[in-house]
Amino acid sequence: MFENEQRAIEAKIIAFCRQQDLPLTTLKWQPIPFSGEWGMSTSFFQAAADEARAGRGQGIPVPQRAQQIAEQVKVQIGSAAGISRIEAVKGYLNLYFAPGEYAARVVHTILQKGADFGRGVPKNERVMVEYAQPNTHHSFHIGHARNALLGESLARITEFGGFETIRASYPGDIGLGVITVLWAYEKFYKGQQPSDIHERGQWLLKIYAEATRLLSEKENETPAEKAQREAYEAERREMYRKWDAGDAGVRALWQETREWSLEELRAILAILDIQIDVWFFESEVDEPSKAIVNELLERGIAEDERPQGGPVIVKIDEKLGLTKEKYRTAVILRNDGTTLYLTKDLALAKQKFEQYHVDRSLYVVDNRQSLHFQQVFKILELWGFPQASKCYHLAYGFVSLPEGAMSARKGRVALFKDVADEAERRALAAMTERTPDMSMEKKREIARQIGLGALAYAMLSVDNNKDIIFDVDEALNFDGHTGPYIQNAYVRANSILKKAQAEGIQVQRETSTPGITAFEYALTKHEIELVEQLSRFPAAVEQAAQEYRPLVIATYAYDLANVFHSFYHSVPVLQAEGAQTQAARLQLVAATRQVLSNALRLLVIQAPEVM
RNA sequence: GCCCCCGUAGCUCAACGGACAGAGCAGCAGCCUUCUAAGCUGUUGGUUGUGGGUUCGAAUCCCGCCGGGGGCGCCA
Repeated sequence: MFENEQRAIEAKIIAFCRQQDLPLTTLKWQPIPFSGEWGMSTSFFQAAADEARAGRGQGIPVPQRAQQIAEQVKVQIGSAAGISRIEAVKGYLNLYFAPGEYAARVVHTILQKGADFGRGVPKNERVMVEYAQPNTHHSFHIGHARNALLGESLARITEFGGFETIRASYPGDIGLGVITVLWAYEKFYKGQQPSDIHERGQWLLKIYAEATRLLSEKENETPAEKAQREAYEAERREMYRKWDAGDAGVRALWQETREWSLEELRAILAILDIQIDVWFFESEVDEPSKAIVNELLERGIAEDERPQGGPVIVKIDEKLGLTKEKYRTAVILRNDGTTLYLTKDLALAKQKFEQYHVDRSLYVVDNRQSLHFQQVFKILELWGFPQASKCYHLAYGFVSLPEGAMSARKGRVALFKDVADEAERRALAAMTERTPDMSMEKKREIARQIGLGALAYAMLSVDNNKDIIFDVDEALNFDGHTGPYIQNAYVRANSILKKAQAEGIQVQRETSTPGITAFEYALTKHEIELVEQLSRFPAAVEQAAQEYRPLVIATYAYDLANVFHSFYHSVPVLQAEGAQTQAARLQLVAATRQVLSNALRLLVIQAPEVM
């Protein structure tokens, strides 16, 4: 946020180093890591080490030499605008900001930019984030929720970070799993259906589990059982064949049941506040994907083993000239001419590049598919798409339960809707004691925001490559390092501002006159830490967008809430001594509320006005 | 056999190659007539799996080993 000052000082340091013949061309800045102190620091270890390596170190140990340089630089800078103090210590050069001046600037900037504070400069690149790819004919469970929340948060972050962003969903609406459900449905449950849209998915899931039992080989199977199973298997195959051939009856059944799932998916996405821009369906990519197989054959990338009864393959390692197996050989078409997951992803990628002109293609898919995406990206590279280098698989660890992996067959699934409802119930129970005057309707709404906030934060506050063992009590805990903790900070800030308004105290929301926000009093440690944390938001957004990591924002938001809670506890705002102090603190609170709101938005968490 | 991910406090997790490795939960001791106690303050707890290497400096980068998880030509 203080680029001008930084650049001016940098210029001085680099000029000095050039004059001293020191090997230093770029400077790395970091915040001073001491609590209650606010400023930026850089070190001279690298310069000292380079100098020594060049044989001009005069035998002085690197740390000592770094300290010498720091001291000389300190003298050279003398004084600088906005810097209250400069020190050289342990090879570091620490520049302490003049808190009042910087506080005014930070707060002023935030209030002026409002919801846009932290927005990155336009990157002039189009990003497509693909997430929310559940299979239809199944229910949406907590693992899907991690995917959806991670994807949506990533999309919000890239968008806010300055990338033009397209949100894409890719439901798996066809495949053996889907056919299995259709087969069992038609055979045993034809004409039945639950009315509630959230129960249909669960019901189909039960049918799937039952079908899978019937179709899998048992231990010590009798000849009769074996015959029965094989008969079922033949029926299922026949169903798939009919679907493929476009049989009207099978297609109609498929359409109807598919719509149940999509209806539920849309409802859940709405609950999560997710709006998808582009829907790709596996069933719609199937036919076009056959064309790309021929293209890859013509280009000499793929090899046809069908004459020998084999599939169409791409020998990726061989094509890349690798001797050790890494990307292996991938099958892109079965010998019966039907397509695979990989075929469709290749066709879809091509479509994204050519039809949607995306520069960066991001895939939020669980980490068991890492090899699959490495293969996709490498084939795209062999194919000659320059965007291949900007494809990224955001691989996240899968979500399991304390009892073990989720399994439809074993009926061990934590459904999203059940968890969300439970979250709302728990939040509502807590609210009943806290806000007895509120209407039930309002309470419900806020309870839902809190419940979902807890859930979203539990998913986003863990680095994406880590597996999550989903414990309901832990995920729906509202104390400590949680979503509601951050929401509560927002509510407290809001509460102060509301009260100020009620008492007729003017809160300057926007100031066109710089300096009207005066922090010309001795700022407490808490105020300095708060302002400092606020000033870091743009950098956090930039980092999260570059690294595709919502965790950076999750951590940031918690730290900000933490600093604010401490501030709230020990620094009076409305009771502050002196109108000027009160005015300044009110603006600081308004700025905090704004940044909390901006950060929560990136985490797909609502900011309730009260709680 | 090969590839990928992980190993940090009792538990769950953080930490652009930088200053004493930080939070939460759990435990212990305090704080509600004052802007909401979903909060605050204090405190207990560590040879960052292990052995080397690179570096002025390693939880972080490289190599070996141990332990856990995932994946590997016609599932998605």
